Amino acid sequence: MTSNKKKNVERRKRSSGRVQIRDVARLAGVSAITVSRYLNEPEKVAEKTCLKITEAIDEMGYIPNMMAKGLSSNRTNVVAAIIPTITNSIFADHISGLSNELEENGHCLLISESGYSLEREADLIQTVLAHRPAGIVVTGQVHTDRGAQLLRSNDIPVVESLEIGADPIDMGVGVSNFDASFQMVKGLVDAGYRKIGFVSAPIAANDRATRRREGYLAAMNSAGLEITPGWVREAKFAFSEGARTMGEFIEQNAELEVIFFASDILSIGGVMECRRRGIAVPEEIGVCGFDDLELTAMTDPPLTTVRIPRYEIGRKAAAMILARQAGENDVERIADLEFEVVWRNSTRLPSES
Amino acid sequence: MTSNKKKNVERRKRSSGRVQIRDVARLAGVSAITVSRYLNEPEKVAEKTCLKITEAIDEMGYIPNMMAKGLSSNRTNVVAAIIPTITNSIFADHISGLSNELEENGHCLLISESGYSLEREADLIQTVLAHRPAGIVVTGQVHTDRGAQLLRSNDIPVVESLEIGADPIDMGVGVSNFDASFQMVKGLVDAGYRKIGFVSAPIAANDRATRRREGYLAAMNSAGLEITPGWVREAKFAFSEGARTMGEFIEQNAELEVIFFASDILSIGGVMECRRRGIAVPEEIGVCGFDDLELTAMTDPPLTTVRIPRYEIGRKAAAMILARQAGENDVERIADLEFEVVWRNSTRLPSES
DNA sequence: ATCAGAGATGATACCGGTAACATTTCTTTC
DNA sequence: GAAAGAAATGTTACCGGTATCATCTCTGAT
Repeated sequence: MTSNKKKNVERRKRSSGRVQIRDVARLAGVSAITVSRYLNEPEKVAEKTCLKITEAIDEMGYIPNMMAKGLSSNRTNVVAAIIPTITNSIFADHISGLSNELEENGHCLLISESGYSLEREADLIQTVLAHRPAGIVVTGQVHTDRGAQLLRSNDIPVVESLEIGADPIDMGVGVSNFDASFQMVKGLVDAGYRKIGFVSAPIAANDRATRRREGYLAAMNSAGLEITPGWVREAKFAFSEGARTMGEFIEQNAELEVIFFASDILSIGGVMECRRRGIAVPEEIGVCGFDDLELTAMTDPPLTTVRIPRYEIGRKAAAMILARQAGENDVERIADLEFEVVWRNSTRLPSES
Repeated sequence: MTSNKKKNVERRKRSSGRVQIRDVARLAGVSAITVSRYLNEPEKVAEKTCLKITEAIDEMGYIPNMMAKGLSSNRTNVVAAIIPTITNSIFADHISGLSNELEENGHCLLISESGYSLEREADLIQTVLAHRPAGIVVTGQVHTDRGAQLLRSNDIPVVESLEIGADPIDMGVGVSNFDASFQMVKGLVDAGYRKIGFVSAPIAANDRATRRREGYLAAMNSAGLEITPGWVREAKFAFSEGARTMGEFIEQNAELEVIFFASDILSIGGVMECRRRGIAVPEEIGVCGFDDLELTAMTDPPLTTVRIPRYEIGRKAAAMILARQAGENDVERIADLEFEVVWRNSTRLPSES
């Protein structure tokens, strides 16, 4: 009576219960490996067989399991990116470029935010390595020893993006923030400015900001201009902080002729503060920025700034990783992209000599 | 002479060459499964053994292989999010919330951009399912049939975020964009406005924008106000488009008393255009927005807008998925978060009756 | 000393694919 | 029509972990 029920009690399966390649193969009347070939190298499968497999896949709604695929083939279609914060539109654009290039090539993007902490960055690198990504994109060229070690020792393509320097861990894409900043300041000097203030995001753990400050200092120096203490400041990444700093300059009567905010988040806050206080830009004080956010063209007056190809940097970073994964050996290791100083009406223009 | 070289020719290994759990186990003098236990349920491993394993892991620099882990355990620590674009700060904030909550719980975030295309969204859902994520976060409640089908049929936690509606596929977090928009318009009416224009992002494939327009229409209707053709418009997501639309309203002399831009990307462009044309806000025309971007507090005048807890929506979405994965059965399925209409000086204030 | 039961550890098979090599079938050539 | 090579397909083992169940060790009660 009770005993025949036992027959139904089978060992619980470990299987996920999903449609597998074997199920598709059975339905199509071929072996699993042939389905695998159809998916990865369809040109090696006879046309007739392809048709049967296509049908079987459609009918069963088969979705391959990337974990099994990755494990057995030892390659994945995941690229990891570690950025300070997605909230800053610089990085958002950068990620967008990455994401689009990857998607077009059937890859996925794994994102983590380090919050401008290099310690956290190193932790994230380790976490991300567990997924054996096809490549890792990190921001800038400054890392903790441990982070750099992890990036170096795992034989995975690595791109350091946004800031180009001499000696990348593996590959690099970006611009020279030093040069860009230098050119901006040089232009200001050409325009007749002598007392030039500088505000950037916090330098700590941010080599882009560091290089921009160095570019400013070098340009001032090469123009033979002295820098008075108090001309160089830092402000957190927020419109309100740019505004606050502008307010400080004004209240402390620093006698500056122009303020170079090394980030448009700050410069936009800066011009807005001037407007609020009724200070004419550029007549009473000039303002310029860095990044060429869309908004800089819309402020009153529109802002002089430096255009960085953020989106293209992302695309290029992805392209480099894809090329490496595809086994191309002569992949360029450094892509130094063009920047452009965009002169608008928040400053006087440099003389076109 | 040549023959003894042959001895070195061994069968090529399929192994990745990386440190494996077995290597760690050997060094620690235990079995692989014990190391696995140490990593996943350390309380079940004797303290003495833990020490040996910790050492071995450190010494060898072992990094687990999530693909093998995922394959054998049938669970992953990856959550996928599909958003229209990371470039819009609404979604960036949302992603940031997701990312932070996930990271704090040892999970990773896989991101894709659909570019506001539901077809693409469905493709991305399919792609992402191949990774067998612990959960999927999608934007809004509108999907193609295929997309919805994929989300429904794979027994994976799904959160539809940002817009809360009646009947989510699985779970939902967000606000009622209808209500938020309704309240905004109701406030404008209270403030004495009668001729209220409305500009939103394109309605197609965007249920948030759709609900906001419906909220506007309903509020106008319930206040007994007529809407003249030409008062309701669409503009692409860009500051410049908000500015352009504002310009059109002005040039076409639409006699509107206030314009409600259902996105701050647009409203900011709108006020800036007014300033450029020397039109006083709010004296000559009122402007208000939606989203409460940081910048809205900084424009001149600062903008009236609706604050949406974007970051918290992201955190909550992640938390719901984590709770489900942890096997909590009484997870709430709908989280309807609070919004707030923020009155600033770009409009008259509603009478506090 | 014996035994029960908890606690700690281990052996083995399996997750769902693919690499490597083997085999079969189809062409081509003479 | 047979041989040779190319094209198509199949067999088997393996990727690096964990589920399952088995075994061993230790403690405390009898």
